[in-house]
Amino acid sequence: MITIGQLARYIGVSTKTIRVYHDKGLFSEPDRDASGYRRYGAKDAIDLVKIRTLAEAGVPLSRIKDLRSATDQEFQQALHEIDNNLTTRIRDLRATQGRLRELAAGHLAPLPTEVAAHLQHLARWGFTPRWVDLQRDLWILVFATHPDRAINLFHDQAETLADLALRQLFLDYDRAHDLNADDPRIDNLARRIAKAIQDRYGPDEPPELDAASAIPALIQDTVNASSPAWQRVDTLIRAHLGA
Amino acid sequence: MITIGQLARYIGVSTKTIRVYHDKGLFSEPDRDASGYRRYGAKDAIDLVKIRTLAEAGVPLSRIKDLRSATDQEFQQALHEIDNNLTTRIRDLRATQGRLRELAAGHLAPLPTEVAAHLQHLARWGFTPRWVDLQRDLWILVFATHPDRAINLFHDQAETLADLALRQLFLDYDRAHDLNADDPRIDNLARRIAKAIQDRYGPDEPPELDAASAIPALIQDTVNASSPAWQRVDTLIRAHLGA
DNA sequence: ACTTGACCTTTCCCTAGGGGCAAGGTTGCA
DNA sequence: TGCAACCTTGCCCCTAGGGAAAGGTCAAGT
Repeated sequence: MITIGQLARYIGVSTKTIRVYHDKGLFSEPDRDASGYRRYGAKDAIDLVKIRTLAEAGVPLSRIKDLRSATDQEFQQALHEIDNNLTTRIRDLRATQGRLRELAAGHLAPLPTEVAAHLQHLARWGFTPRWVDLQRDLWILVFATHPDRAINLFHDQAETLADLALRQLFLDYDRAHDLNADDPRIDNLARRIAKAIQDRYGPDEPPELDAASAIPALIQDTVNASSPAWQRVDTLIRAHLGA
Repeated sequence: MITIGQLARYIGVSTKTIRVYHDKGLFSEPDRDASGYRRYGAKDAIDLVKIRTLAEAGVPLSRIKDLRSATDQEFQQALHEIDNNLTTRIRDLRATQGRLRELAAGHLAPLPTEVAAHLQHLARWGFTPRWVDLQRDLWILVFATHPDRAINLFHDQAETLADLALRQLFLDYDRAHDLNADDPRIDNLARRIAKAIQDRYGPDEPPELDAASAIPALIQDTVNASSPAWQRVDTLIRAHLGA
């Protein structure tokens, strides 16, 4: 009959672990020898291997305890469930590993992949990093606040930018960032943008989030804050549309 | 700027989790609005996605905190290490899944596979389940107490049983279990076994564990306890060998 | 016979990563 | 104006053990 330390080394756990299993009642206490030491037999070793197998599979100790007194039927069904559980855990870990590698490559984004791809298109089309960053922030906030409608809104925007002429308009908007606020090209730009909006959406409102939502305004404020020229463009567009 | 609840839903964590990350200093507190609510921006969402990716990979929160102030060099190396870690975790989980399935099939044993195979041979050779169970217990104890020498001892035993005549001797031992202790066949059996032992190992000691180890005696005691006939066989063998 | 080191015993506190509740303040919508 | 759904901090609870304290025991060497 072996001691707790021998059993622990043999099975590959700590003595502490074995004592915890005794305390929690999922591994029955063996008889003690004359000096009060626990003495284990072969049956205990077999039991412990089973318990460890379940514990390593992530089964809570309390559940392992319950399983000890389950019928064979229940036990088999539980094993099946645990097996499935393990399969999804492995799949999740692999997904995490994939994301970890994206993080290593610097590509990790909290956005749907199609949005991330779109942002890369922007860079290739000649938009400045400043613009691309602004767009990323915008979409993150929109997806966070309106998960249901964000994707439609995004598709509309992506469609707009697929059109060469309209894209040029946005490129001009991007480049206007560093103009003086009183540059005559700004009024010209605002006029062209207002016309394009009306051509696309008619006299109705352009698609928006809630009328109540403060997000679009907030985004626009953030945008405007970074350049007097952009602020001027915004003001002029509203004037053209509102009139 | 979004609230903690919106950020939590968007990233897929609980608000509690976010607060814990703030408390542990791995996710910096954002500014508060007029009523004291935390208000998050797009950069925070990006940060949180990174933190979650690492946390889901099993990186301790304290390490994630340290990584925030690491150089790019260190960061990349850490990611590599975490990636390897994840790979072994996935491999371990698959091994656990394998053992789980053996458990489901009832084949789980805390013994090397060759020993498990040997035990199955025993059953096919006509040994009773009682004998096979006893052998399993014996080997479990031997492997637990003497991991280094057990395998040699086992090979010696397996070799012995591969010999048809010797195997028959053990089969007779097995069947003697239910004889009366004074059955004349018992002395005959003991004499034949003693002779076989001397033929195999000469006048020297048969291979054993430590002279100090109580295991062989303990096993033998357990064996003897289950049948007066077996106890008699043991006594007679000792007499024949000791003389 | 004595010491030494490696065991064993129990009890207690500590950890990570949150969950859940309480008691209170805020916001949005009808 | 009221109600539901937020938010705030603070507190205790959980799992699966780790580690240390304080003491008893065993085997080996001297």
